[in-house]
Amino acid sequence: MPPKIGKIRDVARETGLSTATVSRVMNGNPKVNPEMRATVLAAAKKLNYVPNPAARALSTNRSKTVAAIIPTIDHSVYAKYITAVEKTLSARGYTLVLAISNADAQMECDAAEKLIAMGAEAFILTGAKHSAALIDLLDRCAKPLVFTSVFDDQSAIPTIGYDNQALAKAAIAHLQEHGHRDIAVVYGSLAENDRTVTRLKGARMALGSADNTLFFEVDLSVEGGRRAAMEILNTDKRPSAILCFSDVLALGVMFLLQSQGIRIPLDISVMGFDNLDWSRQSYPSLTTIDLPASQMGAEAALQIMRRLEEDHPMSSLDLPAKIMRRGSVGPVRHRP
Amino acid sequence: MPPKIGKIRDVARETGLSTATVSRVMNGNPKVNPEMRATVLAAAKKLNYVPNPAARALSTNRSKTVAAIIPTIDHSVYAKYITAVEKTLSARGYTLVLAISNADAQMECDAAEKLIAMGAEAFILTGAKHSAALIDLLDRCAKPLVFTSVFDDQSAIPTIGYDNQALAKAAIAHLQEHGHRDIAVVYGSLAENDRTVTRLKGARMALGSADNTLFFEVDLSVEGGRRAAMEILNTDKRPSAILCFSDVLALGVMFLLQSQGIRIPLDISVMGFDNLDWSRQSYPSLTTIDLPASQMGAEAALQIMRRLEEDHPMSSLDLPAKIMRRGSVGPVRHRP
DNA sequence: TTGAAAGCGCTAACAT
DNA sequence: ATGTTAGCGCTTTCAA
Repeated sequence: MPPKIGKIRDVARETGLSTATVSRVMNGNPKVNPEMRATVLAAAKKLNYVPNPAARALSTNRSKTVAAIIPTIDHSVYAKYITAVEKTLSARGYTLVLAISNADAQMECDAAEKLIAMGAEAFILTGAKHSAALIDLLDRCAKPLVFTSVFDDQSAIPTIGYDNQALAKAAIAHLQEHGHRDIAVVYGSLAENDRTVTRLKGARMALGSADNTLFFEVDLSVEGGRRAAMEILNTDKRPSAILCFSDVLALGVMFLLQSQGIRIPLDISVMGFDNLDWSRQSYPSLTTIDLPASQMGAEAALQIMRRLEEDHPMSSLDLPAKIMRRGSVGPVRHRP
Repeated sequence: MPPKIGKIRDVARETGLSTATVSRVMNGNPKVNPEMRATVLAAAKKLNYVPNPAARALSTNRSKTVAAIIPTIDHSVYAKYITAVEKTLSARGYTLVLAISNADAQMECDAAEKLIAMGAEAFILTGAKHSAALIDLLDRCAKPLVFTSVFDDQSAIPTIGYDNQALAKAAIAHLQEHGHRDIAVVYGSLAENDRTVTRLKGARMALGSADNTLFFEVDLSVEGGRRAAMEILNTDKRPSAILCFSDVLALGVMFLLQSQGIRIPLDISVMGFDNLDWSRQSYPSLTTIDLPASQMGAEAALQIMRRLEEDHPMSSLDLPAKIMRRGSVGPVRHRP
């Protein structure tokens, strides 16, 4: 039995009104007689009428669909931010279509092409580094575009996020305040992630010419963190603090240190980046940087919608992040 | 400057062919002369032509869009499975639209309504327990539907997942093999999650009438795990093993035990469920149950597409999960 | 305030 | 193998 889905004409016939009026009602046009409106709504209910989105999109040339491309979903930071994007969009009748690029520029570009072909009206990309081909494509198609997870005044494309360089500096400063001079910095693949590059730059600036800093580039995973920590323990001059550019890495570092009986922060301090759900509950609780993921997602969605609806220009936004001072960073202990 | 996006007619005019032929080429219809095909493709490239998805959807009455509703994305299990769904769908030209229900039946139903209005052709829902209104709605609209994360022979709706009850039994059996008789079971909200209910039932069956089992219902979070572990430590007769129905909970349990100087598995064994990325790397490495999340997502997507395209009937699928024997479960230690 | 009617861009008979 | 053409369901001038 076909579910008998009503069309606009059925509603028009049922109410004795024209399809134009029905359309007006369905679109909340203020200049329809309230009585007619009620009649139409009743008939719509009765006939199980829901406007066909394809027909509407074809007619208006608007799909109310926005695309977001993220490197991976396997990462609570992205998950949080995407959740916020979805919530904000759907509250206003928009749909989010998601693509996952695996941090690969080519895949990202292919995904964008598909998303355009699927009718996406605007794009939210993660980070500020993308293939010229992609930017060019979006530009030629006149698709509004925002970058998230970064804030960059200079960027021609609006950036909604945080200042990764400043945050990394602040993180180093936080460790230095605790007396740490021998610091190891652990991060995921630089090639895949421009935020990491920017953070590294910030850390280098804050460290000045101190060449007793160790840098470890590993897989962005708990396993990567473990590996880095293993290497760190094998160096001659063991650092007194480890700064990780992701809580995920910090978790791996902590696991390994614990497995070796090394006390945190007594023997080594550990600091993360992201403030994932569990980082407050870890043992010891992880000192980290809280990123405004939800706010970022909501803002990006909001700006895109305003851009789409009122042609409101988008603008970069520097959202506040802050150091969560917790138990994994302590004063340096002077060894005899 | 408007980016001058070509229509099918422009391509037809440019090539001197009809729109029908252009359409055929764009849809890979085999019966077009290869030369014509090449000509059309070239013109399409030149004129920047991409078929308008709304027009196509209107014409074919197919949106090539499938909807998935998940409780939350903040959880690697769902993330993994959704990633697989997205990958599988997009490989065949389908789009995934995602909604997040926060494990709330009402929100889930509202989301589904919106997704229908947006043109979703089929639905993937998590778990087997959903509001009658939702099932009814999807039924009336004749939207193909699959449940994932569960396998249930008896279900009228196809289920693609694993046998939660059997897995929980296996988990208890695994602990019993190590001599554990006093076991605590920790899980998230029963009201929000039917998989948890099923697992609990399995555990109860495996435990038989042993009434020395402790049950703890907490928030499904690391913090929840911590809380449960705190309570467990405060009971008179401390269990020798803790089974958590999620690795997330197990992580919280481990954090708390460690903070109290309790050795795992020497003093207490801990077992999880899910096999998240980090659980192998934890200290000690977490014994858990590996769920076939990716395979599940891919299968669900595949079945839906076959159903949509060839009207192939969908069928339930019991995917293999297995116990990952690692370091957090050890033999019971007999106390004097 | 309401109605009539012309498309929006594409697909799919049907005809050739 | 290719062309003609009638819609798909809705929005939106333009008239009334």
